[in-house]
Amino acid sequence: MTDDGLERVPVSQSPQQRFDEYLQSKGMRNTEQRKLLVDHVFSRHEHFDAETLIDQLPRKGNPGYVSRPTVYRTLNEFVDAGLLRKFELDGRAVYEHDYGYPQHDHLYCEQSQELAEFQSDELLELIKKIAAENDFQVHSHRLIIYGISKEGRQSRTKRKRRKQDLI
Amino acid sequence: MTDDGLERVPVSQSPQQRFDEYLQSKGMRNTEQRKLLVDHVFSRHEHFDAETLIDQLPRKGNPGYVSRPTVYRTLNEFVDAGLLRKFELDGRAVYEHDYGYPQHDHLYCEQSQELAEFQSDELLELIKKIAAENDFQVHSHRLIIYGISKEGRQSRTKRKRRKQDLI
DNA sequence: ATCATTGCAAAAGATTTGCAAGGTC
DNA sequence: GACCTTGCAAATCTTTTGCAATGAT
Repeated sequence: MTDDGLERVPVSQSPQQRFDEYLQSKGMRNTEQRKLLVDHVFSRHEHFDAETLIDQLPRKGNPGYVSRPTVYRTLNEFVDAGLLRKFELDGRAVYEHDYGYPQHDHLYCEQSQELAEFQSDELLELIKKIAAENDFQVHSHRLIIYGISKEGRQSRTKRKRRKQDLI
Repeated sequence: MTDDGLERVPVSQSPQQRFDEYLQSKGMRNTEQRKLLVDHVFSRHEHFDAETLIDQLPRKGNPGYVSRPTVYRTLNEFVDAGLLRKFELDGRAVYEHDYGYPQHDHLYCEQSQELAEFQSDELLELIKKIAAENDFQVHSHRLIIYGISKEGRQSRTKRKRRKQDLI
């Protein structure tokens, strides 16, 4: 158990190594931009969206700058490579670590807009059962529980506003 | 039980009546466009997105035409009024009947892009339990199980392509 | 008559794409 | 050197918004 209460998955290679292997297998090249993005993305564990990531990277003209299209293209590769998982929240794509991190689901606080993670073996069992009952072959699932967290309930803080609040 | 295997919720008013009441309570007006959209949306039970709906409506210049902005605005009102539920799939908003229809979750076939519904009391119990464990006050939830349905497995049919396949 | 609503055009936000220039193997 | 990748600009898709004209109460 780690401080966030989720079990880590043991991994033998670093994300860099694993991405490198993926690129090889696809006949793709490992560039400065890709290395930089792997490093950046795996240096923090929070969920993020493309704009947040771009905000954290050096601005145009500075060393380490990566253009917006390259960020988007690379995020898609990360998902393909199994480094990141992607899901949708409030009309935009949100990414989180996949490689070296266990499958889990989310509690989304509508007050603070924070995503908390939880793991439930019972949920996995239930999904198996439901799938069996429906003759359905499961690839993955996504459960988000919407509501108010303890912190959200306490803080009278106005929630963060995003550029476009869709749902 | 009905043919789709889901329990109907008994309702005393028609969607029209209920929307009318909602509009009154908000000091809003009931227009031709709104009536037409309520009728159209409740004449079929399938999930739909805004573009699909617009495609089904009369084209510009024909009687019964409703402009794109009005469709979007009205769909948002339907959600507010509790007539429709809204969720996200493949980067766009998808709507389904809420009024007169029980809460349920979805099996999404990645082959045929069909959404099937299921209801599970066990899931509701489990969510309650998880929320309690995490000191979380639940408003709603959304579970989508991704995979291949029986039909998807059988049909070698190429899956429908949408303008933008995001996830 | 008042004030909400419509449709139009345009904007906005998120993401993708064509392409010439540059980088990697 | 072959060819993948980048950054730029522009396009695309979905959804929203400002505003003048129209419509509901």
